[in-house]
Amino acid sequence: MKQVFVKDIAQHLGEEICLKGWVRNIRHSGKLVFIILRDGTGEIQSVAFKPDLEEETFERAKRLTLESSLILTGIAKPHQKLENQFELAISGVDVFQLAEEYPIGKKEHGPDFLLSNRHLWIRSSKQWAILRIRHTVYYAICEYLNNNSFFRFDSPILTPNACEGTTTLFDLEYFDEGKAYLSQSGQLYLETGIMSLGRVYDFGPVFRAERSKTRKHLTEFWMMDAEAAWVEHDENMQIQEELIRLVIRTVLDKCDSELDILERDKVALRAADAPFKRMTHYETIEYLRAKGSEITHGSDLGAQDEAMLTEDSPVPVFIERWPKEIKAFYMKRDPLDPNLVLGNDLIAPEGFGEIIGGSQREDDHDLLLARMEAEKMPIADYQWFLDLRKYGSVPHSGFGIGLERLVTWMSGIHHIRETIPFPRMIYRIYP
RNA sequence: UCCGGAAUGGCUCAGCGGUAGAGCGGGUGGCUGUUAACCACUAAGUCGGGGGUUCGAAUCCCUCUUCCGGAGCCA
Repeated sequence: MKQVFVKDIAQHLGEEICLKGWVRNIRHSGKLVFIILRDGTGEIQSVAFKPDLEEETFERAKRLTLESSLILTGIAKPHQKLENQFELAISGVDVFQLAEEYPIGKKEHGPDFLLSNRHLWIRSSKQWAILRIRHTVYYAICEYLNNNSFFRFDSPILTPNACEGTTTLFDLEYFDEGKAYLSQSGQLYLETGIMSLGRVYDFGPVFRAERSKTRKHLTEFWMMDAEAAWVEHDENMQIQEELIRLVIRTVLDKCDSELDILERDKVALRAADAPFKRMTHYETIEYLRAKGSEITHGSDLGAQDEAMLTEDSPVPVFIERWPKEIKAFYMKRDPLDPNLVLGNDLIAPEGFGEIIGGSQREDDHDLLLARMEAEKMPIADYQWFLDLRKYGSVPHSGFGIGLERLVTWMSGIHHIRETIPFPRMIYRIYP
């Protein structure tokens, strides 16, 4: 008999069908057994009623354990008690494997235990919902880019040097060539791609060896970098805004039940799909100081400042025109003020913090070289990057989105570690 | 790296100086509609390691280990 997915059950009412999956939960009540079957696409209650079944079939249903894998046959029906839900009246139970005692119980567990059992934890409904949202966010980002003339251009993961030179990198021995590093960003390589393809993006894992211990950091995470020729600062932010707003709409549209499982405030999420706020770094500091922050001009925002900035704003906030000292060397100087650069951060509302970092890039060879020398960078290692400013330099801009940060915000969850199948953190590499 | 906090049955926790407890999970039995089902019975613990104080330590002190939360860095 042909397998039907739980998500398609409504099209098979009254038919005898076959469902293949796992036992999420089981309850008995004398002559009745309720099996909650999960098949990846959804869950459905399946009912075994003793008088309708052979003794052996009923006993097999009764002896099932949590997470046993099985094939159930039966008639698809409307749920007897709940509206708009369905159930399966079981006629056959074919057990593929009777699972041993399942480590993850029905009551709550601590994060350490769950992370040590991450390979099993991903089966639980909240984790299922988050992983489906991750999938949807990923495709919404790619959809926007593909529809706006960006071409995928994969940056290398093994690199000979530190891209931005700021954060600590993981290193390894690369044959006879000395040390190689795991990329912390594909951005510099991406800048080469625009001279060939015009607009490009990459989407892959990046690595930061910082000993960060917060709910917003992973040592391995997925980043999408986009880069576009002939795009300047304002248009760069416009692209970021359009992209994020498409992600919000897509998640609301495609992941309604997942958001319900996570008890996500959908009203707040919907409210973020409106024109974003734009503030200069200077205005941001003034605003935060007026609200009581101790922050001073010229400094970067702390976690508390980020939360304070958006507590009265339903939409994300761009912070633009930053002091050059606290931003990367490749950012273009602000023509209005040589002490500033045309960089922007995007801060998500509801306290979720920074999700994007972007900037217009310095396109003048001599200014870029001077800046690199001032930061004592090894110029020879970056000759290829400087070459881009010698052979047909153009104004260009780009930005990077942390996929897990965005998924954390969309899902409305507390900790970034639940947004990736296997989180890598300072004290965790297993499983 | 710095500042806090925690470690007690398989899991989540209570107990905080005087004979180790509960809920869940496990086992056995009961129940025709259950929704982390329920009811009864049952097994299960060198109270993270080491040292100290005390007549007596899971409980107080020191130390180590592991983990959690936060800061800095950033996506």
